[in-house]
Formats: sequence, structure tokens, C-alpha cells
Amino acid sequence: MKFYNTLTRRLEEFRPIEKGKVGLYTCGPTVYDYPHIGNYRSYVFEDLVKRFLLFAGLRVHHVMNITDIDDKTIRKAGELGVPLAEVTQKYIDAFHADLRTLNILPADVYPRATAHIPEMVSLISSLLDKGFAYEKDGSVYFSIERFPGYGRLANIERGNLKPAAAATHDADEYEKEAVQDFVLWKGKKPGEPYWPAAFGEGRPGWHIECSAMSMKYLGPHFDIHMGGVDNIFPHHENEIAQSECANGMTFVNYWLHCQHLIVDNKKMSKSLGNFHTLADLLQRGCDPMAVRYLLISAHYRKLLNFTFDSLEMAGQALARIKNFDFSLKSIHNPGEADPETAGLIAAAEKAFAGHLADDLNISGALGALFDFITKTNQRMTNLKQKDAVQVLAFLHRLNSVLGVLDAAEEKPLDAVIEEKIGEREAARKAKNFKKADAIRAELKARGIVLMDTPDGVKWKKE
RNA sequence: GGCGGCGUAGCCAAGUGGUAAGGCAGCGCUCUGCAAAAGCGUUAUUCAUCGGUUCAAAUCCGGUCGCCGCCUCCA
Repeated sequence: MKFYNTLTRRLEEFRPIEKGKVGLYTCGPTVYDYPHIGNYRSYVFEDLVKRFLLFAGLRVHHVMNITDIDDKTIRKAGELGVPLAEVTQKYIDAFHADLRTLNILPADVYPRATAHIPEMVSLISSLLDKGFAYEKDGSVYFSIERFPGYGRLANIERGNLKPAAAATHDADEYEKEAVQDFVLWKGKKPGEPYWPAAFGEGRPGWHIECSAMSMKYLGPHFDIHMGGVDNIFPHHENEIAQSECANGMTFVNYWLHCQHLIVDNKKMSKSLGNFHTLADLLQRGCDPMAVRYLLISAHYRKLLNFTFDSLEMAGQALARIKNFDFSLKSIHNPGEADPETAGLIAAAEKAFAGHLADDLNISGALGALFDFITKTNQRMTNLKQKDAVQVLAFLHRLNSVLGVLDAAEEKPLDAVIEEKIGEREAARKAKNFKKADAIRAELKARGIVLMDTPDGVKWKKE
């Protein structure tokens, strides 16, 4: 399989460091507020990659950090007048709930920054010892001029900064030798949390946490690091600088970055106010699986424009897959399976996997799935239960990658509804269609859709 | 100022040299008590635009127009 590596700006064949295993690090949330669905585009994309690696038979060790100490979390706690840990725990819980709602597989570890301060202190000490960092007024900075590879990931030449940006660049409260140097350790300030360190009390900078925690759980050199494109610079660039200077070896082999979700041609962001949280969408009655489908349905390196129309279309496309699943489950014909079934499955699986192996070409993969659905629907009336079982197993194998079919929907009906359906059947037999339609409308209002088929009445949740 | 991306039917979106996947929406038909689902047919001589290379270009090269991102916290 091939991935587009931001570091080399080309498609590269993926080769794990250790055969059959993948070390995967993804940048997690800063827990000062609810994420919006633009944030979730990245997490859902990362989930797709992870699921595809698993589908391909690889064992994945996935680490996602939680940033629970930084300027924003401190500010939020100050505004609310509650302890930092109380604020961060609230948003951590909310984050995990959203991940479940979007059917995102959990990471193996969710390390929190505040639980790894000693590791960061030790890493900073090492950078100081090796001469890549310096202290100034109680803070510690990384000196980018001492790392020749700086700027390679983001393709930024030093000295090519926007003149205006360079001039006004963060004259912040911290003193640095060079304007582009970044902070590893922020000296203690009144009213802020702090931890002890050989180089003075204080708290970690944002970038150092990802280096320290990825190193702890994945080692100094691992396979894949992912995040949103806006993390390329400076965050990931800085991670590379810190990690490679401390360890003297390559940090990460493959860097994958997900493009932004946009709204009205503008990046969805908190500052522009043009965002929706997952809770907002659920409150409007949107199906979370349609949200997931929409977020994965465009190629990850292209902008995706969010509209309620496109969410509606995603829901309709998903409905085609669900109807297919539904039809297959209704087949109980006896007899031997048609040999053609296995052939069609093999061809579709090859096409599906082939497209995903081509830098996650999801459109191609979905095209292969829909082609298969159409072909199988054409054969549907002749299929035996033995065919249906094979096809269902295949569909669910593909869904192990897509994650858009929600198993939780398959709850049995309660007795009252069963009774209504029976009543309606009796009315239909008696040609009392008015009553039959009234019952159907009543059930529809409760989210149960009835379908009359040659095999008898079927139902599904809307 | 530097770096990078995008522009394919009503909408979404694949396709990077060989003659336009797929999804949604629409229209006609089949099935059906009516629906729903499903099927069949139909929906871009054309890929922002101009020019070039080639037997052949949406795909390569150059120009133009429009839009966006990064260079500062940000998925």
C-alpha cells in the first residue's frame, strides 16, 4: 500500500519498521472546549487509515495524546474558577463520547500531558545537555539554527517568513534568542500550575509533550504520525526537531496530514465561528453514521465543503448500503450457493482494497462497493440463503474499514409494534387499505418503516 | 513576499497520456392495493479558460481567470 508522505512530498510504498506491526501516533485534542466536526474530520480519517491497516492484517499500536495543560486550558479554568483537572476531565469525557458516537476505534493509549511531566523534563534536560536548547529567564527554548533539518517537513526556508509576520511575530512574554525559536518549558508564572525541574519550576510547552509521549509508548523511531494539515507547521516540524536532536535518529517514517473541512469556502474554525459540534448536529436529528460517511467520503488531501445538503446526500448513499444489508438478511431460500457469488465478492474485494491501498482512494473504494451492490441487487431474487451469508460476511468485512453500519440498530421490535404489524396485515387481507395505511403511518411516526414484499411484511428503523 | 493546493454533469466526487467510475437528485418504465425497496432506461462529444507538445490530453508544458490554505494558537 502507498501513502502520500508529507515529509518527502510523494507517494511511498508503506513498509513497517517491524514486519506485521505498525506504531501509530495521532495528535489528539486540547481539552478546553468541545471539538467541532472539522476536528473530527481528522480523527475519522485517522480511524479509516487505522482500520485499513488492521484490514490488511497488520497489528497496530495506536497512541493518541490528550493535551490537558496549555494556555487555553489554564485560561478556561481561570474563567470558570474551577480546578484545571475538573475542566479537562469534562472535555475528555465528552471527547470519548463523541468518538464512540462516530464509531472511531479507541486508541491503545491516551496519554495525558500532565501525567508525563517527568518524561518531558528528562527530554528537555537531554536537549540542554546536547546543546540544542538554552535557558533564558527561567524558560527553556529550542534553538532551531542548531538543527539543520529544520523546515524540511513544512518545506519552509528560514528567512522566507512573511515580512509582516516576522516583524510582529509573537513578541510574547518570553524572551528568546531568535524569533523563531520555540519554547520547551515555560517558567513558572503566578497563578499557573507548575512542576519542578532541574532548570527551574514551570510547565511544558505544547510541542514537547508529543515528543516525550510518543517516545515513551512507541520508541524513538516509529512508523506513522498523523494529524490535520495545520499541525504541519509548527507543531510537527518542532516534534521532529526535538525528537531527532534528542535521539540522534529518524523520528517518524510516514507523515500523513488531513485537509480541512470548510464551510462557505472558509476553514471551519472556532475563531471564525462557522463551526458545528457533533452535539449540534445530533440535536438537529442528523444521523451520526451519515456524519461519519460524509467525513470519510472525500479524499483526505482535498478540502471538503460541509453543507446540510451534502450531509443529506451522505445519508441517502448510506441508506443504499443499509437497504442492501437489509435485503440480504431477509433471504431464507434453501439450496446451494451460486458459484458466481464468490467470484463477484473476490473481484469487489480486490477493487475495494486496491483503491484504499492507493493512498486511501475512498471514492474508488466506495465505487467498487456500489458496483458490487448493484450487481448483487440484480441477482437478489435468485439468491439462496447460502449466497446471502457469504455476501453479508463480505459486506461486514468492508464495513470493518468504513465503520458506517451501526450494529446497534439491529434491536428486536417490541411486542406492541409486532402486534400493530399483525393488525395491519389482517386489514390488508380484508382489503381494508385505509386502516392498513393508517397503521403504517402511525408506525412511521414512531420511526418504523414497513415494506410489503413478496416474502411478507418487513420493517426497518428509519 | 515565500511555500502549497483546488476549479470534472443540477449537487457531491473518482480518473494523471488512449478516448469521462460511483453516489445523490430528476425524468420514463417494471414490480406493487398504494407505498417502500429493487431493477431497467435516461441525464457531460466534455473536464475554469487560452495556447503548445503528441497519432492521441481532463490527464504533460506555458499563460490567464477564479477560489482556498500555511508561513502566528489551530484537526
